[in-house]
Amino acid sequence: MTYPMRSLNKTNLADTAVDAIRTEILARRWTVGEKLPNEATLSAMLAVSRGTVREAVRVLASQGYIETRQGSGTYVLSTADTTRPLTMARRAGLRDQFEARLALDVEAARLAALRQTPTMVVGLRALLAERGHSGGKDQAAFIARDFAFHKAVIAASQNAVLVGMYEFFSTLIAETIAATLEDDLPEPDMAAHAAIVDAIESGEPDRADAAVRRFMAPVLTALDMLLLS
Amino acid sequence: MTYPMRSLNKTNLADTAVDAIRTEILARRWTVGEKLPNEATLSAMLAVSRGTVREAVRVLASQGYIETRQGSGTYVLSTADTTRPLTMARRAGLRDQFEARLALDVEAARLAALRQTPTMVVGLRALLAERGHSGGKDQAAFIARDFAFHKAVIAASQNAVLVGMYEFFSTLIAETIAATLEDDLPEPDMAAHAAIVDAIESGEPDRADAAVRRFMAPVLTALDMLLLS
DNA sequence: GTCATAAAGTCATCCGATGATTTTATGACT
DNA sequence: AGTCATAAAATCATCGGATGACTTTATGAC
Repeated sequence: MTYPMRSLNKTNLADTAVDAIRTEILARRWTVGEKLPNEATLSAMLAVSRGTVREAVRVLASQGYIETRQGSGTYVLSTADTTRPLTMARRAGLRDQFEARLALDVEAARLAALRQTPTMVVGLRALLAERGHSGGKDQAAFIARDFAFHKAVIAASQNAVLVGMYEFFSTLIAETIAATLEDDLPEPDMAAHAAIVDAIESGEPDRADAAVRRFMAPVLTALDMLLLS
Repeated sequence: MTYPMRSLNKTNLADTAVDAIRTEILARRWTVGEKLPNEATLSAMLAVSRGTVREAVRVLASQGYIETRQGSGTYVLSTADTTRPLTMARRAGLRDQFEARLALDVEAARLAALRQTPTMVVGLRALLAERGHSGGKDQAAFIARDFAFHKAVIAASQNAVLVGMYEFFSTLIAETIAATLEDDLPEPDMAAHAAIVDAIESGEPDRADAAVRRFMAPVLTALDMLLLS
């Protein structure tokens, strides 16, 4: 079984055009607000068809670099990158992804402890009870309940950015694991979960911080073992 | 003077196609690794030309959702929503953005301490010396040097995800500040900067953690004062 | 000088055709 | 039956041309 290389393989014309135009934009060849050459000219400059130019232009527009106005032209919107971090995250290794998620996890727990209320804690305990223990027939349902609990912990931070990022990384990590690892990583037990809620309830951010790190430590060491094999 | 709406105005067919396909992907219509219908079929399904389908497909490919393989087909790479966390982060408040960046900052410093080497520390100290103190004529240059130092600290974590995210949040926060606040937030002094490098050099993650939090604490309290006014 | 109109410029969309690459089917040969 | 080279089919990649929609600019009457 051979796996195809995915990184620096042969590239198609449209992607080459994207790189070429983006490089010029980042090099400030056109200032913000300035008009790019029209499609026909770009087509000639890059020696590709107009359709290919359009594909490249649309990609750059979707990434916030430029904006097309029908009947007028194509204009530079920004010379700063926005979407690269997340595509970067996608291509990164599992260890890096875990570390990033842990960063969000820890900070969310700290904030949750600071902003904790009795109702919030009751809600978390309810979700944890509903989650139950691992052993069961419907594995997918258990994973969903487990995820619901963790998401609630993050939501307790009352920080929309952390919530959004956490969801993204969770999905990403789940996919990476499914794609690379067959073995299951160790699932922290009920006590470890409860410890997080207890720490949040205590209102002490350092304690919440430590609880999350203790929670994740076995998973990370297991991951390292798997990655080294 | 009237300004055109830019958000939910009339949209072109290609963007509509992008949304339609992305929605299906996020709804798990096709699982990861599964093949999408071919261009002709998509063209018929969406009632747009094949060229338009290609533009949409290429946008989604550039965002990491799918991958096209010539001669084979188009396949789902990931169902993790990349656009939502970004737009969410953009719309979020400055406090949320700062908290998210702090999360990355702290974790990066911890990892940097764990993976610290003499050469790395020397490099950080050199950047810090080059950065110098604030008072000067060329404010922009100083900000650039300051940013270079902080980015180097993150890079010392040797985690590509943290680096990418940190850059994103930094520009985001800079834009938000420029758009909302005129007043400058307090700039941590040289001692606070040096404390971070010292902590990393010590190799103790907890110390690095604390140093970063001490570094950011005055900025956060000042921010709270500004936001409350 | 103003303003309606025409003309030119530009992106949006469609269609058809050909090439490149991968996958699958075929069939000969052992 | 199994293996392997070859042909055929499927699919994306790229090209060129044509038409429509929209914006900007030029024109000319008043």
